[in-house]
Amino acid sequence: MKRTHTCGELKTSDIGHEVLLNGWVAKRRDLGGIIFIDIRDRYGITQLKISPEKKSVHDVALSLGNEFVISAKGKVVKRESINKNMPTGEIEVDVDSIEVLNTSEITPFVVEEDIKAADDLRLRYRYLDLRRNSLTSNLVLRSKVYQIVHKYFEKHDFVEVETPILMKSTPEGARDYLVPSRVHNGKFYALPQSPQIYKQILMVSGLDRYVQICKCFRDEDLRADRQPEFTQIDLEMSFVTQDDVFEMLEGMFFEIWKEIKGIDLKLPFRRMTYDEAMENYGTDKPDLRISGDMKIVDLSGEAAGTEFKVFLDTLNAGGTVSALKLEGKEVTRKVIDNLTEFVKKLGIGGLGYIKFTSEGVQSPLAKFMSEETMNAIKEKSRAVAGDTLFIISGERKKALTALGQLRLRLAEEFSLTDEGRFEFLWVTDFPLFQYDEEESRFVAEHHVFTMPKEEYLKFLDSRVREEVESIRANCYDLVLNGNEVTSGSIRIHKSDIQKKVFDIIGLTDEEAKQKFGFILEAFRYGAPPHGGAAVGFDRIVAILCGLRSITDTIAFPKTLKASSLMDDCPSEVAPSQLEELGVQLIKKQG
RNA sequence: GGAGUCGUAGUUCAGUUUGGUUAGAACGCCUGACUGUCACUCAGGAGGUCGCGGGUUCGAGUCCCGUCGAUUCCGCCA
Repeated sequence: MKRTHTCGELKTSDIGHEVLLNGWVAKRRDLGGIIFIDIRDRYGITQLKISPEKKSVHDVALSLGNEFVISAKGKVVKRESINKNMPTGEIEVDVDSIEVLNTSEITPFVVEEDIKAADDLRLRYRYLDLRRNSLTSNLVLRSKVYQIVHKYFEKHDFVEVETPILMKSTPEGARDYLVPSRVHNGKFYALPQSPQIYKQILMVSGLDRYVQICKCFRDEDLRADRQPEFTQIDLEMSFVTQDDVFEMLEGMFFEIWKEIKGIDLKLPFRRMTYDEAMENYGTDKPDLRISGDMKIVDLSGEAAGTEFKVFLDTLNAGGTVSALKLEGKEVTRKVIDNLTEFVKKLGIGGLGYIKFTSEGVQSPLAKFMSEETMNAIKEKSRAVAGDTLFIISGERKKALTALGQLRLRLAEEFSLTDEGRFEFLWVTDFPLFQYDEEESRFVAEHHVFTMPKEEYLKFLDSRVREEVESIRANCYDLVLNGNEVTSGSIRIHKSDIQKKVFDIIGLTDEEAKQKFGFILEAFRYGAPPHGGAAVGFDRIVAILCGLRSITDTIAFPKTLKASSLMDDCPSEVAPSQLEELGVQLIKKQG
């Protein structure tokens, strides 16, 4: 019963050898006399041949159904007709005996590469879905990346430290997953949103270089690239500047891409400040693969010369009139209608456009402007015949963000994205704070331990909104093909600066002491300057696998409602368990 | 929390616009035939709570209301 080979490795050089294969019945083709069976394991598929002359094994073969687990013994022979579409297509195994190791009920869907089943069904029977090579290979790739990362950081003297999964709930940031304590009734642990505080304390301990591939948990609504529990490569270094962190991570990405893709990434990665990114791409995570780059063109100056009331009102209110140029594509009425609807959903009043053709311009805005103004716009945007300009006006950040979304939409609509490329980009100098209108207070844009840039320290005592929001931080993201794949910062290591930051976000001394007292205390005993980052492990695996969603890089993912369909989790618990925890359920109103 | 899409045989879908005979197709499954297939082929067969609940109607897969689930986006995600 013990196999001599896997189902993916037999070749012509094995012809004549006696072999034994284990695997699942993927397909049976019964031609009346001769029977062919495709046997599958995670390494591949091999064709078994069962001749009618071998009566006993032929009888067994007749009884086999899909997904039966079998052990087949026989001799490797050359095929009469070669199948060039499969790696083992030149040979087959002339079977002498088959042992049925287990039967299978009829599966809810057919296990095949070109899967037809809907997502929820696949998730419910995840173990069947995972029998498919396209899914297994994701997990194998993920495992390889894991090993490369461990090896890389080991080489650079990092210490891998496990930090607690049960930790203190802290304010700010995402909603915590809470775990009630039995021993301390009425008290709760939180699952880590990230091991942020622990890794900083490890720096205080002098660990110097810490890394961990760890699970993180955030109780927020999900997206295709967001799971409630996800994995990050978490690292922290002492006595470093931003450049040191960049260099270390660039080296890691270099090795991953080298080993997985056989690609030599060009180092160092490009850099851009947050302000540049917002201004040119309308997002803090620009996708640089789009042909022509399609930067945002500020037409505020030109728009001031028109008689279009919407533009003039916007400019008077301090807003912007900006545009994107689509090069050399035919834009139909229908496309414009769809795009207009798209930007309206983003809260933008409408979408202006100017089509430049060899016969002249075509635009509903033309009647509001002189020929000179139109020429100025053409000049500024460097448009030529065949180009179309899409114009959005509004409050600056809102308009730019909408243009950023429109840029992606246009790239999709006109297939402008070069899918084969990997464009890495460091985005730096993020704002430290943002004013939260709902809560009427400042909130940390990254996290509360982020170090402001030196030249902005003077504004830490200010409460003027413009000044506080102007503060830039030693904070950075790594963007890959428009996805945020890494985020980090140089941290505050001085209590006085930390206190000022707490002050700005409205955390009183008492609250700060209660929530973060231990870390503030730790910082009093010689905290070294330090910084680090966290890499979204699932996302980089997804990108390496060519997937849009991280779901299929995770063995047992959760749905958008954060439930696991296979084991039906979360689920209710026994009243006795709740009682022990001192937890009482209240029915939600309505 | 909000918006969109989807939910019909084991599976993937058509049928819903315009309510009306016995709800169809393909794949899978079962039976039979077939000795070189690899999407085997051929003949036959079984298989349905039209997600669930309520309403309108002589009559609802189809119209209305609610609800559940999946999914995409917005809010949210330091």
